[in-house]
Amino acid sequence: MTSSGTGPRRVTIDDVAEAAGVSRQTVSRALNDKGEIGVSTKQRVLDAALALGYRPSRFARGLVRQDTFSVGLVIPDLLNPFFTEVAAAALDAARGRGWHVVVYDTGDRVEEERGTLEVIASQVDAVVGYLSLPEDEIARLTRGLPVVLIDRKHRSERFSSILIDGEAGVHAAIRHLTAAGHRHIGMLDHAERSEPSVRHEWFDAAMSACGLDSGSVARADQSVEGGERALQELLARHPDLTAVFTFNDIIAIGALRAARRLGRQVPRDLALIGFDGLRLGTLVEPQLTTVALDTRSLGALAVEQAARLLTGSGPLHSDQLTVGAELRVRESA
Amino acid sequence: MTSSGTGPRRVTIDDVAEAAGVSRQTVSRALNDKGEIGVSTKQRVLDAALALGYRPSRFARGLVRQDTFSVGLVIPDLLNPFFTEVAAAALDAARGRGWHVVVYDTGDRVEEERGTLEVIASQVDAVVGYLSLPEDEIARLTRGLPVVLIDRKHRSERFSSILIDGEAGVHAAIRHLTAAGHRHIGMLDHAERSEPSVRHEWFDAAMSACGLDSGSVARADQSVEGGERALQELLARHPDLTAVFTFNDIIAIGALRAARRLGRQVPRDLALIGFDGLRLGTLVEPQLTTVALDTRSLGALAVEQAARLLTGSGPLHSDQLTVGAELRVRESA
DNA sequence: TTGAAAGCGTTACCAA
DNA sequence: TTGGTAACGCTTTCAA
Repeated sequence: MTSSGTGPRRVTIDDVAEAAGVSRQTVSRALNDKGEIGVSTKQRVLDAALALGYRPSRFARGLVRQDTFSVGLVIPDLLNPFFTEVAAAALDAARGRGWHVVVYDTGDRVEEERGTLEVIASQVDAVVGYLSLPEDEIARLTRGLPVVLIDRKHRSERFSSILIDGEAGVHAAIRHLTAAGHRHIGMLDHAERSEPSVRHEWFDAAMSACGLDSGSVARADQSVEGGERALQELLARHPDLTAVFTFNDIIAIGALRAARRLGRQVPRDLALIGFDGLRLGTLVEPQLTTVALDTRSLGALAVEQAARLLTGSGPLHSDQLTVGAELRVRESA
Repeated sequence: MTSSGTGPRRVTIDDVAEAAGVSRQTVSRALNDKGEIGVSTKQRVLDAALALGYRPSRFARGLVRQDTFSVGLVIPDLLNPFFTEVAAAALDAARGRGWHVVVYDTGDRVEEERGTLEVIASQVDAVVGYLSLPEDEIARLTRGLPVVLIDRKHRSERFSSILIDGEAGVHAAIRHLTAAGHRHIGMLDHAERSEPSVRHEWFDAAMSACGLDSGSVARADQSVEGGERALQELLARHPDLTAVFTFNDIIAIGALRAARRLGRQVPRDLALIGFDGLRLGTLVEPQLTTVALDTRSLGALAVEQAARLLTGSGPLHSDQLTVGAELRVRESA
């Protein structure tokens, strides 16, 4: 009997040293391409390391030369193109700083988010992303880590937020519709939370600014199918609508499909304007008119702010942490 | 003069211990919610930690309790929906094992890939993904780390591969086309490497199996625009084509667009079959017929194999590392 | 060119 | 309930 349950012991630098008949600093030198080492010695060490299957411990290494940082990026659903764009931007910004990004997809489930935060604290130097837990719980789970919330306001000092200001963009969208003669404009809001979304508020404000009654609203799940169902429902209740603004592009694309199925030609019979400005919107037919967000800035700012929070180099202030949105007229309205 | 260039020293557990007037193990207990500690002591420690802004070193912690693993996932372009799906699957598989995934987007540039691998070795326990560097260079850069290549064969013992077998799927696609009466079938191959792709070989084999001359081929960049241009070029050279098989869905979607612009109605005037089976293919009009890959398995298998390689628990063997593909008939053919 | 010793910041194992 | 001491595996500094 030789096995004892603890599994094979890790191969350490000392094992390599012993095998090569040198000291461990010599091994370190050989492996890290420092000079000050004889060619044959180096080769012998390298061979020994290979033979033993030695892999340096990243923890031990990180402990002694404290020069690497990593952010935990928490997203609800990487397959949602919007989050993909934000994530890609965050990766890019992090690469620019030499930071590493550990990505967690919570699948839009709160328990997963909780589990992620629980485990994240010991893996990263800062947390960035879309979080839905209450602030005090986030604070508790993340211990002392800096946290940057995207598209969500914070109260606690410990947190920072990257906010979206779509007010001007949505106003432009509604003006665009009214200029085209639309008077009956509806909205497809999201269905996740109980209160109406901020985008809904912008919509209402824009409507009244244009002298229109607050439009009719249906709630849609954040998916193409959700948009499909919701438009169908909205039009059933309000057949007189000639234009619809949606919470986001995904929902708008669903609406596009539903409109086609219902025999409503877009934009002739029904004008559609989305929100987000996804690339995806240019791939559908007709191409989606949308209130476009700078998703790149969203992800990049989040990482940037995390970096500043961590290094103590003057964090950005609220007005620099807001991303605007502008109407991008394509074909659907 | 008080500043000396080295920046503020890190707050350690000893600082907290001193501030709270306890030993460092007591601090450790308080912070990790172990029992065996007085309530008031615990509170005092927690307060001190908060006041000092103490954050435990993840390296020191990882060093002592060696129970966390992470994979580096290297992809060429997260914004490409295909890679997004693979990445999402990898994240999911990793979560199941309690692994962390550090994601790197190389932007399809070799220097970035090189830079990534260079830095990755000290951050992760295994590397998984799409790599384009020569094997020996990968081996050198990744030191002793296990490496799992996706969609690429390996020679070295150090590596493992997740392979795609699309042969049967492509055969089915061509049979589907011939059954519909198509005789002049072309292909849009990718333009990246110099040799024809493996998918091209499957195409040729399928064509001759159906008794057809090896079709006409154009090369397309891996983008919607690339597909657009390539189809235009292909049809200019071979106006008699009635069907086209493409290297992947992205290119097919570009082809779809080009066909529309050229006044060729799909599938009536031109049948189109893609490869990959992206969700995106269901959002376009007409919905894309495609040879669908199980992208989830791709990502999941890669992580699974990395885990096995690392823990030494019998790595999967080649036949279990192959992902099949099947024809998914939708509307474009 | 090589080696010995001293950390890096934490948790685990005992003893008090 | 608390504290002392010994790891954890590596790199750095200083001597040889």
